[in-house]
Amino acid sequence: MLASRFFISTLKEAPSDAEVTSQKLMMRAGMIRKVAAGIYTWMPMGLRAVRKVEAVVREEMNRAGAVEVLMPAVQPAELWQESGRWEFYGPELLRLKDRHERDFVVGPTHEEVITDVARRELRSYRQLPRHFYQIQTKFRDEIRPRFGVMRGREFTMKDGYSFHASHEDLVREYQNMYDTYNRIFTRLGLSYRAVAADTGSIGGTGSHEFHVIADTGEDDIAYCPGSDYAANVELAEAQTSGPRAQAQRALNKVHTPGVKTIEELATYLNIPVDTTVKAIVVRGDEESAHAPVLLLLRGDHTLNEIKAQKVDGIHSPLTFSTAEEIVTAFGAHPGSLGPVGFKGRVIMDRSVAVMADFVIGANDDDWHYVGANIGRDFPEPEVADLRNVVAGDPSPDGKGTLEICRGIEVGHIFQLRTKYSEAMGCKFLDENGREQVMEMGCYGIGVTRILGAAIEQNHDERGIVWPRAMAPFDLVICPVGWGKSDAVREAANRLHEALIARGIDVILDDRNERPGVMFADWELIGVPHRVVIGERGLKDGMAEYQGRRDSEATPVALEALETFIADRLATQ
RNA sequence: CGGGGUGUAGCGCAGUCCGGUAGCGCGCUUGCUUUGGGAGCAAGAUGUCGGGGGUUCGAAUCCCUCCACCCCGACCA
Repeated sequence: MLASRFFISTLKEAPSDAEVTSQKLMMRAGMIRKVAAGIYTWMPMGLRAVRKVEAVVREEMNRAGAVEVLMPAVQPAELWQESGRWEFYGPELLRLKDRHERDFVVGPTHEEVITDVARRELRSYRQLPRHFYQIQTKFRDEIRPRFGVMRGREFTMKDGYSFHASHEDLVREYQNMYDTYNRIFTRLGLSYRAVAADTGSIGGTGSHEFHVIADTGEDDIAYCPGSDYAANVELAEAQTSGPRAQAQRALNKVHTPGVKTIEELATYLNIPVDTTVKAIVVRGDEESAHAPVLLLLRGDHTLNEIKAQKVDGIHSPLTFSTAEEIVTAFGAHPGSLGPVGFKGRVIMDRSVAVMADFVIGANDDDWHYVGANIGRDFPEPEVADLRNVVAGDPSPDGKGTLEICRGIEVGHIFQLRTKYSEAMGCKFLDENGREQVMEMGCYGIGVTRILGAAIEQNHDERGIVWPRAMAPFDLVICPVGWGKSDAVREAANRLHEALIARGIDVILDDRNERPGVMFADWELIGVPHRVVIGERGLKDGMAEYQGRRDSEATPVALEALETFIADRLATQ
């Protein structure tokens, strides 16, 4: 490839609306251009990187026995009404009408379409198992798109769906995909972690997420350095056990004027935050007519909304009671609430269950109780795991303590079981001629998100440092003095053609730019290998090689250059 | 959805308070020089000042309104 025929459009300064490093660098490197919030054009340089990721994904999916299909981006509403998600999916689902006023959606995911395909095509156990996948554009109307291609509204996803005659076979394929995903992310050169995950809105049981480890990630991951335990904080079980501490103090009501938050309370009373209990009021479900439910957490802990909404009788999605509902039920405002005297349902976190002599709101504005004790001062509440784990908590596998890090979710695998096949009548005849509902799995990879995540993980002050597997080019040849030196031009052309013949993805920078401009551009773009050919070295029959992470160039004899490069590319 | 902010040349920004007919850096064009880390000199081109309405002799600037984008919040007892 000649740079003069390709398209290079770098910027010295990033547009002011770019927030995170990967977005700034992709903009500056001319890989993406923003069209609207969360919607981008992939420029030639960026598209090459996308295609490289797709190639790895496609190769590994094919190797794992999945077959590629391509489903429509625009889907009829009927399918979504059939699965029930027309109502449930919410405003993230982009809905539109055609000229006949018929409803359609722009697909955020494709369970409905593939299940429709499967129920028409797969009728016998002899046709199972089957795994279809596609690499396709999705649209999710995010509340707040941000971080460039990491949380765009339109994005490219690999989504695969498998169909099985039995749950055992689904579990086998799930493991197959677990292994395949590990191969894919390893080949892409990412530092990642597979974590146990919540099944979220897609539903089903059994799920792992694959996270690229990066501080700019939007998810918290709890992991145990002493074992292979890792889970999304949404899911990680918080363990607190042991006997309850002995009650020593009497219940005492103290005046706490103007104190609203736990921090203010701890400061005002000059006590540690973890000797207080915070009270959170959420709505009950329809059956209880949304009666307020009081949740109790230790003062330094935070509520895990996903855990809370899984508790029977609590409204899902989790909804906090309004100020009016709270005043009616407790006779006090938020900031002074507690279980003493409250007649409704109370659920305490496991860590509260072992506390004694704590501080809690008195259901009287500007008053708290100190020396409060469970059972003595209010009835023994239900116990549940309600909080987010924190660093230092015991690992659920009993092999040490947990650490927390941030991750970017780039892959997610689910055992859907029969959620969609049941709703949409996706059935087959088993060997006894009996009709059975298919077991389903689904497996997603955020192709375009991977690029952002890879840059978050691999960059320096000069720009992107692509892992080789997704670099837009393997190697760039920078000729110094292209316009004035026949010898340079000749040597550069010769090398260019030789490397093409070896199947190396090489670009020759024939723009006749000054060396500084070329170096700055290619370091920004992040091409992993560079060869410089100039008259200075040519006199002695030498060229220079420099890897993107190298601090200095290595002189290489011209005649040895080809094999030197081939070696480098083979090892890095 | 609530709160805050920003919108001026391709990109980054000044000018807005205090109204007088638009500027800087980078980029772009042309010429000459230069050529191993984002060149120098000279000459140039490029603006519905986000849109609409209003006030005024006169609006980027003041008022109203709409739009776009960004940030914060949506953990809260």
